[in-house]
Amino acid sequence: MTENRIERFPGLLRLEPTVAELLRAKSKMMAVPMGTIIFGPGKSPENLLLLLDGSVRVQQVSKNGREIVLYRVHAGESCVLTTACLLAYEDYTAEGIAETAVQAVAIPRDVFDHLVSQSISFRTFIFTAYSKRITELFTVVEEIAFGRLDIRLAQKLLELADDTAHVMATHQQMAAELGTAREVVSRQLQEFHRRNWIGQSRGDIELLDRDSIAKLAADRGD
Amino acid sequence: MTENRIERFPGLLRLEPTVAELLRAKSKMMAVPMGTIIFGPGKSPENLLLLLDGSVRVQQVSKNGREIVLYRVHAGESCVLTTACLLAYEDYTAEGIAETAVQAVAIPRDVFDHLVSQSISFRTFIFTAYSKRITELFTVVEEIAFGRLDIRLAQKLLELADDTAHVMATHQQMAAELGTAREVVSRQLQEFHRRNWIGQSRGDIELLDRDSIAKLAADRGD
DNA sequence: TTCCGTTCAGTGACGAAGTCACCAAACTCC
DNA sequence: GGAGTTTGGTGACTTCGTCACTGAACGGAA
Repeated sequence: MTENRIERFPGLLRLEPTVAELLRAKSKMMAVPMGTIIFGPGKSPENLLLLLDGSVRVQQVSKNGREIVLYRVHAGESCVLTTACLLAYEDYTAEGIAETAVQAVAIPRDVFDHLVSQSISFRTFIFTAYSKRITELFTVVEEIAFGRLDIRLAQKLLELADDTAHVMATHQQMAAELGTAREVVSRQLQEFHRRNWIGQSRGDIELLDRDSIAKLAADRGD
Repeated sequence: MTENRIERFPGLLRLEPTVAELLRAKSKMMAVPMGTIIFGPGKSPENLLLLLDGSVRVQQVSKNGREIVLYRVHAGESCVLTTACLLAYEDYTAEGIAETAVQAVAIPRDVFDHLVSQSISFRTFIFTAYSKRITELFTVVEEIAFGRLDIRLAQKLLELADDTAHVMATHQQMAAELGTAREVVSRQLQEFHRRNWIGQSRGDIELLDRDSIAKLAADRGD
């Protein structure tokens, strides 16, 4: 069970043997049920998580209760915000929620620190993860500030569609994905529906015409 | 000149003596003229910068030429995005510009790596910087998505005002600060002007009634 | 000084997006 | 099957973003 865990992480493949051994010995498997709040305001985790399976949704919750999805952590990625509050700064209002059942490797604080100091490839892995998240956040900012909503909605639909071309989400949830209001999403989805791009039923959006949606999603908006 | 550089960084005060010595020996002072593009697409720096004086504006530039200010690096802070592209991920469209003349300590790539591996306090310093930036970006996202523009403008004016209560910026620049359009800023500033909160002249906004501006800025917007 | 080009700000009309209040349909749980 | 909750639909209205255009302010160059 523990043998091929690390191999799931391309960035960790070249771990120095002694370091890999330490990681194997000191980290433990975790099974997190769907819906679990992994971290949140006033709840900083003791472990850095490396996701083997499932996904974690990280979202910002504002004082007036509005939510916006910042990014997702998928299998093969690490949860850097966890690292962040793990090591340092506690004052945040974001939370991480297991969207599905999650399998993860949990690296305790002290082991994490030891790995960072001992292994150059582990350092590279961690810093790369940080870089990706930060640049990803930059594009999120840009999209929210300048992106057209119909285009962003089309992109999200493609991103969230499962292999049967269904997006299981309420309009409210889609609104949180895009940082907008439910009514706006409802109206836009109606428009897509009118064009026969999607089918709608309660909590379920079916993509009927991926090509058209993709064409809109690829629009520069200018 | 080199003696009290590190002391400017609270997070580095407890550096291990041998490590501090290394930092002193291997890092060099840099004087960057105002307006210099410190990093940008296709221009990744070889050094991690610790700012002694001045400020660096980090902004995202979109394909259609629009800009939005993401954050500023002030004296006593480090430029983590520099660290980011320094160590890893190159695919970004943000740039860092010296807003003023900048004095900085430049830590070369290899020295940075060595410091991270050798010093726990340096690690804490770096990871704390990352955490702060990331949580800061979270609030930027939230503000853009949900914040009212008049409130955000009031906040920015207070943030950018110098000691003589002047903000030396064009409406276009203020628009970039907030991720909105110039016309919107112009109209909002006119409204502030009409209330005698500010005085306006070309490229210069004078805060006449800080209290009223602060009262609006403190508004929750609900 | 005057002329000219550039930057900066003001304006009205309009479209896109967000807000508010409310209603109706669809599910859930007794 | 009825009551309560969740989800989605709708119209009126406000705020914000866009477009096209104007004129004023500034900075050289003649």
